[in-house]
Amino acid sequence: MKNKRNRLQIITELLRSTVVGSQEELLNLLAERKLNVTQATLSRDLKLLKVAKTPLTNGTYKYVLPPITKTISPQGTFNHLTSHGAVLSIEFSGNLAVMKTKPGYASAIAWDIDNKGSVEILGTIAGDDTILIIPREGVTREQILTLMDITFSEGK
Amino acid sequence: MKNKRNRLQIITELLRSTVVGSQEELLNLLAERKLNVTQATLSRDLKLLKVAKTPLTNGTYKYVLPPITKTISPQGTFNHLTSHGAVLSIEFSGNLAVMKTKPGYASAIAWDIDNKGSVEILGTIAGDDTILIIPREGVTREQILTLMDITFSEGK
DNA sequence: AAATGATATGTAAAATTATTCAATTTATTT
DNA sequence: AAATAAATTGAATAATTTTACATATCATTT
Repeated sequence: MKNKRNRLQIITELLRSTVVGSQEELLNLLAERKLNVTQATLSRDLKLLKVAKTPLTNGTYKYVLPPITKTISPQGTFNHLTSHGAVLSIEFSGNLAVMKTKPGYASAIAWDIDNKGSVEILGTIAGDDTILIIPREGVTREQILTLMDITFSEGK
Repeated sequence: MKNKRNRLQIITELLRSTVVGSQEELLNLLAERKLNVTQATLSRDLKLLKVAKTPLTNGTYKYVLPPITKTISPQGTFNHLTSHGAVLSIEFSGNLAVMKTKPGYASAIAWDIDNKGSVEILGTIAGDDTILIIPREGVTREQILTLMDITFSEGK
């Protein structure tokens, strides 16, 4: 039907916020939201979204969205750093963004981010290869990504 | 048998160098190397190694090792550090965990945490005696504690 | 609008993967 | 060393996931 786009969106949100261990579980979660599809469709959806099924330490499994990697922008604001592949990935949790970099690069890149002087970003905290980015309230993930000039691939 | 350790090593090497799309494929690759096991054992091995099955863009699947490969350490050095009392406490605020360590230990322990390659943890940022742990959305506090192999007396 | 081609989806079956149970080996304790 | 516990594995089965096929829906062209 025409709900596919919407359904895929809901699925990614669900997988981001919930531990889902099987397609049947996901099916039930969707059913609660009035989205009725068969498990076969979910198999196709997950394949499309490149969702991986991975074992957890507690002995169960979890479907995980692909990491938002693939940074590189031809000439972005952090141009020379990102174009050298120093930024490895950026992911979100709640209103926070966590950027992974090559070892040693974090504080340099964090400096760049800070010095963009974007109102959207309250501040950053850098370790060795990880930067915690604290966005202002109400700033969306997309805004952050745009700001970072990051073209990402999160499924399709 | 006693080949398990060795077999796990071979499996990680195979998965690193080859695109393996099913356990049966892996079974054949191992057989070529005189390692004869059943699919059931491989299922267990892959679970142990936290190998995820993920869809590729070409429509097929691939078994992928967890990020930052440490793979062969069943318990790892992390346990070692905590068992020596370097970790003093862990507390939560919102979806964040703050771990206190003995002075100077933070970055070492953060490194261990990162290199567990757990999908549950987005990243860590370490100071001198404090580590900020950013869990993936939807990950519970209990999961984090379990992951850390820590049994703290809850509150009280 | 009719025709054509591409998408989307359910059903059923095939394929794959996970687990139960029993047996065996290996390690630990007495 | 004997006894006991823990770990490893295979066979068979259960559970889960993928896919072939048929239909239906949607989009585009004529």
